[in-house]
Amino acid sequence: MAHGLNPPQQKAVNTLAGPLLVLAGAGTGKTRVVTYRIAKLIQSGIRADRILAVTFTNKAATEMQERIGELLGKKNKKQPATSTFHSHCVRVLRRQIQHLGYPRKFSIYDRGDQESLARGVLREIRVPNETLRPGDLLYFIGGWKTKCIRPADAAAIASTDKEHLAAMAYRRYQKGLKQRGAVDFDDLLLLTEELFTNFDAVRREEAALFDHLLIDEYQDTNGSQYRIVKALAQDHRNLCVVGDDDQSIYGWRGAEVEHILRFSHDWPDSTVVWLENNYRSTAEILTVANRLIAFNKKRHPKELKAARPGGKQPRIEQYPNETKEAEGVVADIARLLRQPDFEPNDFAILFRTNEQPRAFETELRRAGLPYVLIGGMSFFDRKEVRDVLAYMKMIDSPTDEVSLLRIINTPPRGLGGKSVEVLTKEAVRQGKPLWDVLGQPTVVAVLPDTAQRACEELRSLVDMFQQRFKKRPMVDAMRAMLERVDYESELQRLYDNPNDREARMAALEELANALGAYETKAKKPTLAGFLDDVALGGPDFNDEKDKQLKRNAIVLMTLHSAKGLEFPHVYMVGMEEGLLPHHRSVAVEGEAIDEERRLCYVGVTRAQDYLTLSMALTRRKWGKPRDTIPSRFLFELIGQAENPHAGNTATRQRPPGATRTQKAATPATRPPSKTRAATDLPSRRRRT
DNA sequence: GCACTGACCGTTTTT
DNA sequence: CGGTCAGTGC
Repeated sequence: MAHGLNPPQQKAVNTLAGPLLVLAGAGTGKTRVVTYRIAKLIQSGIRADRILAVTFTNKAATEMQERIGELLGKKNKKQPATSTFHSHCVRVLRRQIQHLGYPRKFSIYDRGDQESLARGVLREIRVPNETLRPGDLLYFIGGWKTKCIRPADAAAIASTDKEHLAAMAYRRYQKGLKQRGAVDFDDLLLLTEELFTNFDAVRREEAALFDHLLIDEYQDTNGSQYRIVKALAQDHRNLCVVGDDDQSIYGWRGAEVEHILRFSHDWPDSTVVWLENNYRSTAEILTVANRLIAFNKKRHPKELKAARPGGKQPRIEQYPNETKEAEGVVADIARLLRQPDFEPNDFAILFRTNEQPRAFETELRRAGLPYVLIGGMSFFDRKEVRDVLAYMKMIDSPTDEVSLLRIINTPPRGLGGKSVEVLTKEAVRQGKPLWDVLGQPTVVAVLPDTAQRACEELRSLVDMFQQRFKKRPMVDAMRAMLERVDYESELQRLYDNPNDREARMAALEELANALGAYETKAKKPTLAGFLDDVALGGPDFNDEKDKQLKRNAIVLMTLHSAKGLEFPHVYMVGMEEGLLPHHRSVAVEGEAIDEERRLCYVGVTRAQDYLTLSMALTRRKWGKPRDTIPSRFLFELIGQAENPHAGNTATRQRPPGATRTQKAATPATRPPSKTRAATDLPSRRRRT
């Protein structure tokens, strides 16, 4: 095997023992190296199930699994464990969480669950809604958690009134989670870390499950992940991390580039391999990419070398407004698609924020071109899906009242706010879960007749379906459950438009499919297991996403979700100050801009053959059109900005001939004028 | 208990 | 502009 690997790649594949840092630039065959390395480990006699490979997304995990399967052939029965940090932590916690005083059977709260809990907490400490809303609270808590700040410490660092309030609520929130036997997304990492720090025996037990640990996208590890990696690898020291500091784009989630920058310091005996030969993009595209990223100060100075010389020069297009931008881009794609050389899925439209794709969707629909919008509102965020999932969660653990409260009167069964209030008060008084109170005849007797019957109905529903979900296939149980609560009538009641109803029923059908897919794939399928997968955006969800990506359609997605992908044609739209770089990053000064630049770099390096950057001269915001300023990155990547860090690189001398010639070719294009140097750009920055 | 209406406001990016 | 939410009327 290992055909066609260049020397540094071979070195990365063959260095099997000890710490190894692979600094792999964009498009340098990183994934390939990782999979080959794992295959090599297995061939050299390491048992596959003693290898743990951690990827950034579930999708990457599945893909890696498949590639390794291809490399090793069918005969290899045992598979290496590939999962994301979060999924791996779930596995650890499912085995060990009782050490932290949580019930063994805990549930994972998604965003909606968190919101309900937050709302409850705020009501409890009687915070008026306009002072601190559930969303604000979660925003604060999220911020603290990504920085590993515990409730007790949050109070100390809080400065504003709002923060103090939030810190107080944070303590309650965390207590609430524990009481309900629930963990939120951040807890998966935080609790695992806590487990490893406080219980060394547990740490050793978990670390001993594997002899080799590989971490992909290491530049995006945050503090907890960093320490979890250490905890797992410190005994065997067979740690291989792969990443590119220039593609670190998750700083806002607590990721620190420093982790990858100081790897050799943490593991002094480590081997370092640099991969700089880019096989993805043409030389023209890489020139632009290299020139741009050279503006960042804190980085391993490396330069992508093109394996594919020449190519078409990247274009910059300017449009009068965002509608025209969408029209222009779509017209361009439509034109190219009329040629036989290209397929819809050769094209990607990349943008910074989730409000941007709307205009493009309308245009694409009008042009009758197939497209997929990746991300955005998740399938699992749809009301009907959330409702049905709430039923399943309640059946799985009735004592966790968040789900119970969601569907307690959905569809309406005469158990309205008043009755629920009575029940909740009673539950609080007794210090028991709401669920228990629903079954207490003396309590229920106070309620109106319909409410009484509703309580009975809920109790018997859960009793019945707890049994039915133990039988296979679970899909049958799910359908029976929908029948029983007559959810279809609820949809008819709520939505007059038949299309709407149909779409919503279809969503439920899709959920059933996901459940079915889970059942066939999982070793021992359980309702709880399915719900875990759903919470983690697990494989069943990814199948859908994957299918979408394979659907031969134009792909619309954010720059963040584009990480790791490649397309022959890339359109980066909305290249304006305030959007890329985003105004929130502009406002904080310093390193935030560097991350925006990396984001831009990620976008540019997705392109294999053609790259088109575009901007709108005015853009509507909240109904009003406003003038825009070209993104400073445009000046930087065409070489019209002073580079303070240019130093040894060749970024400076080349004039932006690329865009010049292009200007003549496309009259609509006006590259940012020289008179407005990038250094002047921030002058219009809004300070509020 | 539920639907409708108008005031309000403006979450960057996601596992 | 468009989504959310509290308040109002049935």
